[in-house]
Amino acid sequence: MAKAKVGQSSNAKRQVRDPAATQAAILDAAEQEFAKHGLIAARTEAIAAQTGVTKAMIYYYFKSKEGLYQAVLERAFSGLLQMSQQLDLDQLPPEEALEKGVREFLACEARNPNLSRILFHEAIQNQGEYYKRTGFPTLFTGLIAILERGIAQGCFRPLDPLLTAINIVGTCVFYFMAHENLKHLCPDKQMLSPEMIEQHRHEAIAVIMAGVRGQVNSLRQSE
Amino acid sequence: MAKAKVGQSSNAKRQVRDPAATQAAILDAAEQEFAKHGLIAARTEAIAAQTGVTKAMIYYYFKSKEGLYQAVLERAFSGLLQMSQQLDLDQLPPEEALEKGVREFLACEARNPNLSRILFHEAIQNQGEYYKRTGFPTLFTGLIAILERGIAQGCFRPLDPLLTAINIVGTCVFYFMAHENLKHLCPDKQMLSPEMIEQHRHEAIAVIMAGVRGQVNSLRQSE
DNA sequence: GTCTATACTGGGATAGAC
DNA sequence: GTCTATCCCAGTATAGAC
Repeated sequence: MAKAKVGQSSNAKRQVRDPAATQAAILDAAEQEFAKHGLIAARTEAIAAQTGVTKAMIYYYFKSKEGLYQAVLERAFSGLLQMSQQLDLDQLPPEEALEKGVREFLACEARNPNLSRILFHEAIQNQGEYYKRTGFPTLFTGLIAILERGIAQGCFRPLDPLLTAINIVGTCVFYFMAHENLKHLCPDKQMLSPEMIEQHRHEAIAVIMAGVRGQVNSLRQSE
Repeated sequence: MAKAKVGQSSNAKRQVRDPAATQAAILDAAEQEFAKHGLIAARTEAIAAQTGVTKAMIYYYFKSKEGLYQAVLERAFSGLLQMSQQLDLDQLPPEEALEKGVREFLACEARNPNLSRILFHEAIQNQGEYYKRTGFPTLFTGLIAILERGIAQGCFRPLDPLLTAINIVGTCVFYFMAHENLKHLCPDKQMLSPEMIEQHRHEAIAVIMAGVRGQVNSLRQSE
């Protein structure tokens, strides 16, 4: 009758009394759980079970479920933001900047699809309450700046920078957000295999670049 | 101490003993709730409270939460599918077909953003278990067929039909799925106002059509 | 057909032992 | 720092009155 004591089922055996490792393990499991269910519906019990510690540890380190959530957000997005700053896209011509930015963003998505899932739940459940603090909006402003430069220089057509930025990001993330649905369209393919992800990258960049290019550039392109 | 007895708070007063109205009211509220939280995290209590009936009614009419979920899916997507069949896009030249299809799809999204949210939860929570049965996949196959025709005729560039179809849908729905986050980018604008939705439609169609057009067509376009 | 009452479970959070 | 035990509310589902 009693539940079998499984404990740390999937993770490597944790050292006892290793605070840093415990915290990291909790954060890892929490990121998964929040990505799947969002802040509200995520269960601390599931996080604890996956981590191999008890629920009490979560409250010891992070005080509350919300505290844990914020810690997950910070850790998850700090890397992304650092990357975007290091790219120095302002120094490149608009077309190169856009392509490089999109390429890099897609690589992040592929590495960790949890980010966009968390953000989606954020939008639907919490009206973007925590979204403001992710620093994610700065990625958008960067993208918009590139588009505006490109329009001014004539290499992009006269598009709406904000709405186009949104559409570009949508193109990048939808594949990853919906792949569990989309796999039913092509049961033979592994949607998250490196090959398919590479194909998605290729097609996404192609459709985005063709979608924003101005006529002058389009003609030059077809010579 | 006792909870105030709110009952049918927001909806118009329901007639007592009106089965059809009760069922419809439950379905309406359930659609909202499932869109916000997905099958697992949706609360029958919230649905009942919003409807103005008791939880018991839900089980009386739909047997279980899952039964209710399936009923919601069926009702929500039957309209969409009917529409797509009536459009008769096979009869139009590819470019017209694509533009008309996208336009119509965006109109559906604007009318009821719940659909794409439900599908997202479907993907993340349930691995698309119910997605198969929505008939939504047929929309994709229709879109793919249009793209293939366009490639064959040379009015679209030689793109990957499946991945491009995914990217097109992503462009259409991302705006609606993420608008609660995106509003923080432009706090002055009402993202779901008719004007903004119209602008999104315009920009989405522009970037999609430019993104798929072949070179021949692109040149003709710029004469 | 609709309600009230309730059985039962799951899950957030805390106290206190070790 | 980590665990066990527990409190208590929330939520699914059902029984039975009207």
